[in-house]
Amino acid sequence: MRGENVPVRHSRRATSVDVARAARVSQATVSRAFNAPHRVTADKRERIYESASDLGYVPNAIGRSLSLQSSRIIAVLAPAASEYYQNALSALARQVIPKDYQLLLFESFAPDHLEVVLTSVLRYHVDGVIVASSLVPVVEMQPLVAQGLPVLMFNQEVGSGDAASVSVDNERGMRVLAEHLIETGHRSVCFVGGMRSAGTDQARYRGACERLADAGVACRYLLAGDYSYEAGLAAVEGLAAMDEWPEAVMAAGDAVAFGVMDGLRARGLSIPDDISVTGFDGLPQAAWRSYRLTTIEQPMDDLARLGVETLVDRMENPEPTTLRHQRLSGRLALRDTVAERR
Amino acid sequence: MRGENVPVRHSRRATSVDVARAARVSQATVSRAFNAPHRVTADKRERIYESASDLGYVPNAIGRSLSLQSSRIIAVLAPAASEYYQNALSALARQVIPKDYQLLLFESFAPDHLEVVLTSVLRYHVDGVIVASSLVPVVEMQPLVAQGLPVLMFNQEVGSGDAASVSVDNERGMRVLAEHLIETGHRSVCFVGGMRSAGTDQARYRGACERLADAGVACRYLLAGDYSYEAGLAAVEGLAAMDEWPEAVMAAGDAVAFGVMDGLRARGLSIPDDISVTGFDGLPQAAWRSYRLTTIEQPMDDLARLGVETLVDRMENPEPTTLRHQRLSGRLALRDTVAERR
DNA sequence: ACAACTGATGAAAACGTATTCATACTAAAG
DNA sequence: CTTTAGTATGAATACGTTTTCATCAGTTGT
Repeated sequence: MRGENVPVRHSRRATSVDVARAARVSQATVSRAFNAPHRVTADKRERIYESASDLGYVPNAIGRSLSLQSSRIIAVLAPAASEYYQNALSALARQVIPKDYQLLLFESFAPDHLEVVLTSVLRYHVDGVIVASSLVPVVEMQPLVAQGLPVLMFNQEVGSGDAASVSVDNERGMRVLAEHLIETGHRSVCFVGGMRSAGTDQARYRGACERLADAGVACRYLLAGDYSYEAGLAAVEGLAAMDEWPEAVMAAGDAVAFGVMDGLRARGLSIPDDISVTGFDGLPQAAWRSYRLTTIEQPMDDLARLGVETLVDRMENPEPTTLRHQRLSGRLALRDTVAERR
Repeated sequence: MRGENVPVRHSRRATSVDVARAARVSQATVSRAFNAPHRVTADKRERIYESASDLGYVPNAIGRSLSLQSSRIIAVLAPAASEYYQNALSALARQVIPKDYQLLLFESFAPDHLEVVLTSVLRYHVDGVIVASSLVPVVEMQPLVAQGLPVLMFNQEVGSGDAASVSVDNERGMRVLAEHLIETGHRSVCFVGGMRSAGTDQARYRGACERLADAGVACRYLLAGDYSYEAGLAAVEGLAAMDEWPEAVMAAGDAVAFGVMDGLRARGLSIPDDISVTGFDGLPQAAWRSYRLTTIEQPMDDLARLGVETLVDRMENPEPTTLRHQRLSGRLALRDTVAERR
């Protein structure tokens, strides 16, 4: 047990065999005492618990996983540097605790790194996978799905396919926002997208575009490059290069919106008097006094709860009962970045 | 293998035994082909790799962990809702990848929940633990340390004890900030703390207080309650209740500083003309145009790198070579929230 | 030609748990 | 008192891997 793979030798921890010896019962009985207490007589059970606590025995999840063919671990693929996904991760972590699962974190990755990550996921024999990244299309998960691994796409609207999904209704949310801009009398709008390839980006643009077109309002598309503050800030250059300022800019995400706002203000424009701005996501900062951004709030806790429920359902039941694809409505948070234009 | 603990039956995955059979070698040879290729003749090796890829074989990390007595998993205890710790988590995740470890996430917890978490950590037989939370004192980790588990306190200055630590030099950082306020002619300062119990809070207050006292500058202490934007915003009430506004407020953290700034501005005060504000941590938002906060930037990547190196060193070497307690200097980021007062 | 060494290989054991199967026992029913 | 049903228990096995140990073949040195 020593050689190529230099192993770590902690001071040996007590095992069920040690407890069994101390309590003068068989190892099987110790196992039962912890997993099915009613199947062990009270006196023995007491003896076992006492020995266990004397020895500081904690059941070994690795042995358990091997035997049970289930690790009670869920893999999360997330770009840990993104505001939005940090919040998602946090919400997911909270949802998973009461169900007694653990989250194994896989930092998101350049596309060429993805194969390595997937292999790593397979290696750990996780019970399920949550993909929380807009950059990983569902087809990339095929290797996992093919192995019978339940996969949940978080924040991606997947219409069909073998993976489950939860997301906010992006198109609808953006339509609501567009509606609001129309009602407040805006006649020209520029949509500032994050990344063209992201499915969410397309859905959000579509929502905005169609609703605005219905009302005869022009809607241009400007690409920021990613979903960051810096991208939003830089996008203002593109905005300035247009013939004239639009009456409103709809950012594809809150982070972008913050950048846009700061860029606009740096040029002396006042929000919302000179130009209106909307966001999407409902990041905590959207409520901060310096921004007070009108946006669509994603029901993060509901999404996380529903997502985890759906995934766990799929992991535990051969014939799952939850819907495969779920889409929740976001909430319009009316704040101070949209003005009345008539 | 079926009964009390309803197990999950994925379609069975290929094991080294399957590969062995297909390649007409023993299982031991398959293992060697993957872990010590030079110990297997080329022809057999080729046959094994081919069979493995045909069968979609991926070594099972759980079996491996059991045999090796090492899981290559590091537990991270972090309050996933905090800005700062989200960034820390992200940095840690990136550092851990090249070393081929995985992060198992434990959401931080009410103190009474802590025991459950620790048991859970023990259960998974992780190779090491990173405590990234200012609310968990090092003594609470004793149960883990006693089991011989390497523990790293991230962002806590632990002077001695059995756990290792990495952190920024809080006292020094705050002294630098105080120095800057003194040089720019500030004559009265209010320190807005996050939580009294946090060690970082005390160190930061001490740093500010002592340096200011040396220069004969008054320094009051106001408690915000936690390290959030909202707490900072609310703290402005307390500030307003004082006889007169201080010339500068030193917030214990950036998030608090943002709240303070917005609260001050809401009362019509101009920053830095009417009042200077400093932060601590160097969150991304500190660079945003709406704040441009003068603060101490924590060298997050260096901290994460050093932390992971230290921990891994302790996990892999019986006689570790790295220092147990490391303290890095933060960088003074001079931006626009401190004015010249003469 | 023979001993001594080297290298590749397979059988078997170990890691820690949960479960199956058989056995011994207790209690209820006749 | 005997039969039956049910319960508590231990021995043995399975989960998938790495490693030790023994064996066998091939090579070198004398």
